[in-house]
Formats: sequence, structure tokens, C-alpha cells
Amino acid sequence: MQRIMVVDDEKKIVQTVRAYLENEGFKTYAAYDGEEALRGLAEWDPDLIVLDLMLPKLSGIEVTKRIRASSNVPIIMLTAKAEEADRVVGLELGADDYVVKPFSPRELVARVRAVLRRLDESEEAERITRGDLEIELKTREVTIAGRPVELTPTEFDLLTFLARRPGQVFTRLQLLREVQGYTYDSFARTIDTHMKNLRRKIEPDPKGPRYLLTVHGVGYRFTRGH
Amino acid sequence: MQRIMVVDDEKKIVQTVRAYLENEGFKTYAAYDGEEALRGLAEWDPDLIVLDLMLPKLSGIEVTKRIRASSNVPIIMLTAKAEEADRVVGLELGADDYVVKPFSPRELVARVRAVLRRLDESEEAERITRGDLEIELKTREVTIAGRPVELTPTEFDLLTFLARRPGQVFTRLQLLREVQGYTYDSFARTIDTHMKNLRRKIEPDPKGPRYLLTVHGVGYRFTRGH
DNA sequence: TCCCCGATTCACGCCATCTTCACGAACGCA
DNA sequence: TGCGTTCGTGAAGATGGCGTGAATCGGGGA
Repeated sequence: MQRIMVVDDEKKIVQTVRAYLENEGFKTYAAYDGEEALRGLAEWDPDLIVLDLMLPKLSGIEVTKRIRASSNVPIIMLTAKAEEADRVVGLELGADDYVVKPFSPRELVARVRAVLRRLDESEEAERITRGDLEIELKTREVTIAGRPVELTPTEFDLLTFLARRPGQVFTRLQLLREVQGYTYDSFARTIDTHMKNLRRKIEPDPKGPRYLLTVHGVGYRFTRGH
Repeated sequence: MQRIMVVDDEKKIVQTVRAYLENEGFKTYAAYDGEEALRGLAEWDPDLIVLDLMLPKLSGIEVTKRIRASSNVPIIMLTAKAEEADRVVGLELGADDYVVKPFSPRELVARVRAVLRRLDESEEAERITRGDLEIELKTREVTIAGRPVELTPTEFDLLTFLARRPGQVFTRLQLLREVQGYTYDSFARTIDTHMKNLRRKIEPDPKGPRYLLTVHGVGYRFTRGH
């Protein structure tokens, strides 16, 4: 689960943003001024920081500068319309995106997802190899022990998502959200069917899966070891 | 790291554009009039120039003319709507693309990437051969099993883009952007029609395509292997 | 100005894929 | 071991993506 630190001196904003992020499956932390933000970075090691530009004690700009001295954690800035010049400075200092106040929490969530996704695409290879399983991302080709396997779009996305994070357990709802955008009014057990179909296609013995493991009472995960 | 020179007399624009480009991993330089631009070219040897049309001392047109006297560096022009005539002159003089003010910095960044990528590709091969299909890049001639095929400009660009990257899957939006420059509100399924027409022209059996393959739920790709 | 060609948009029918559902099997706790 | 819960599965139905022909748009040339 990805960890987001929200930094703003307006408690109400922090509260709202956190609520939305938590609701989307992120773990969140709060900081209410620049000093807390820097402590929070050291202590929590968040995967992304949502940072207000106007902060007591240390300004957002200053905080960004100090963060960048030691870390590449992605930063999304919250700015008021009037602070355009500062926004530019923020980008120069290495903020990854910004959102103008007043913003809709949904938009912020979308940006957070976008930045994290962009990052993790750019960081990672073009091929995932896990034992006999190979996933070629650019061509969306999958082979098992060299033999090509035909997957539907959803199957491919699901497999790729899990195989990127071996060992990590996801609930059906999390997987649903990953795989079919974020519509939460669907039937979680749809995932079961995709798993069945995936197993049929990639598991030598679908009854005793080597790759796609069930975690009873929780969800699924891709095998850790091999 | 690629080097971009930004030329505009409005400091604010230069500042914003540089921030965005830097943020995307480019190294940037600034010039605030035509003379500085020419000095900058000699001094910094940039990989691409973003050039405003309206400049003090030397106009953008004049600057372009002088640059082209000695260099093939790609140029992207910034123009106001009203300067349409000049834009045409600019393109005739060898600008590689233009962006109309007011523009979104993101769009400009996209154009920069596109021009650099295009360049990069054109420097490689002069002919693409894939099975019976031959694409002559300089003359834009296409033959299938030796028989010449008439393609429209868009069809040619689309086919070439895909054939350069066999196996790689692209969404309709990616293809649209490639083929018709950057447009934010177009209809992705336009690509379907181009595909249909292309298939009609180059596929022996358009119903069972050998070259241009559909990836259901994702987009299209040129066949890998054969 | 009109004409023509190519690009774009649109509507519709078909079919791959996704979703839902029901029921029996497997699991895990006491 | 017994029982409630969760999971696997096959099949049926709903969804939505794709191919296509045809209408419309738009720009360049006669």
C-alpha cells in the first residue's frame, strides 16, 4: 500500500484530502508545517508528498529545496491561483505536478495516481521475468516457459500488476480498481473469474497454482519466492 | 541530456517554459532577443530552439533565416493567432513546428519531444522492409510484393510509425498524436478508419490481416515475426 | 468560386470480453 | 469433527470494443 504525506496548515484541507486518499486505498500521514514535513519525510518515508505552497515556519518552496537535497520522492504542490510565479519556482526545484486551489479532491487523487504511475513506469524495465513466466510490456506478450499465451486485456493488466509486486497481497476490491479504473460499484468476485481464467492459461496445474496464490479471507498475491 | 534554447522577450514565458522543460529532463538556455539567440546558437549548440516570432531587434523570421544559413537545428516557433502569414513563412524557412499562443506548457513539451523523436528516427534508416512490405522513406513510396501502393499522407505516416516498431502496441490516442500532431479533442476512432483503408491497400486479406493487427481493448500493432 | 480528395465523424451490427450467478468444494476456527 | 464462511468454477447474459459503409467537414487547386 502506497504512503502519502499531506502537508498543509489548514486542518480542514488535510482532513478532506486524507479522507479521499484513504478511501482510494492509500495510507496517509499529516504534517501541518514545513518542519513537521521534513521530520515526516525522515520518519515515514512516504512514497509521495502533497505539499501546500503557503506554510508557516518554512515555505513550501523552502521545504521542496530541502527535500530535494536528500530525496527524489515525488511532490505534488498545492498552490493558489495568485502564486503562479512560485509554482514555476516549485517546478524548477523538482515538484512533479501541481494542483491549483480550490481543487476537487477527486482531481488531486487522479494526479496522485498519475504521478505514481508515471514514476513507476519510467523506473521499471520493459520486461518482467518471474521463473518461467515472461511479460513483455511494450508488446503485451506473455510467455510461459517460452510458449506464448493469449491473454485478454484485463487478464494482462491483472497479471502485470501482481507480478510487479511479488508477495504483496491485494483484496479483490483493490485489484478491481487497478484493473478496470476506479468504479467501486462492482462485484468483487469478478476477480475470481479472471483469476480462474489466468490460472487456466499460465499455471501448469491450475489446481495447485505456482504463480497466482489465494490468500484465504483476504485476496490474492503473486508468489514471492519461486 | 538534450539541450533546448528558449527565445522570447517576455521573461515570464521564458521562465515558465524553461521550468517545464527542465522538469521533463531537458537542459535549457534562455535568450531574450534575436541577437542573443544567434550568439546562443554558436555558443551553446542546442539540440532544439523554441523561438518566438515577435522579437526585438531581429524578428523571429529573420533569426530563422540566419540560423538556417548555417545550421539544421530543429526550431519550434511560438506565434500569436494573428501572425498566421508569418507562420507560413516560418515553416517555409525551415521551422519544424509551431505552437500558437496562448499555449499550454504541456503541449509545448509534447511538441518538443515529438520533433526530437521525429528527427532521431529520420536519421536512422532510409528504407523499412518487413516481409513483402517495403517502405521507402525519402520518396514515401510503398510496395507490397513489388507492387506499388498509393497511400495518403496520413496512411503513410501511420504505417511507417507502426512498421518501425514491430510488435509494440499503441493506443488509438497515441497513434492519433503521432500522426496528426498534437490535438487534444479528437475522436480516437478516426484511427480505425485509417486502419481500414490501410488494410484495404496493403493486406492480401483485409479480414485476416498479416501486418496491421488489432489488440482488442488496447489498440493496434504491426506484426512481429511473420 | 466551385470541385475534389482526404480526413473525420457517425451509426449500426457483430462478437470478444467481462460480469454475474449459483452451487459445490475447500478452508479455518472451535 | 461440524459449521459458517470463503473460494473455484462453468455457463449464461450483459457490456462494450471493433469493423464498416456512408455522411460530413475542410483545404488546396483549377
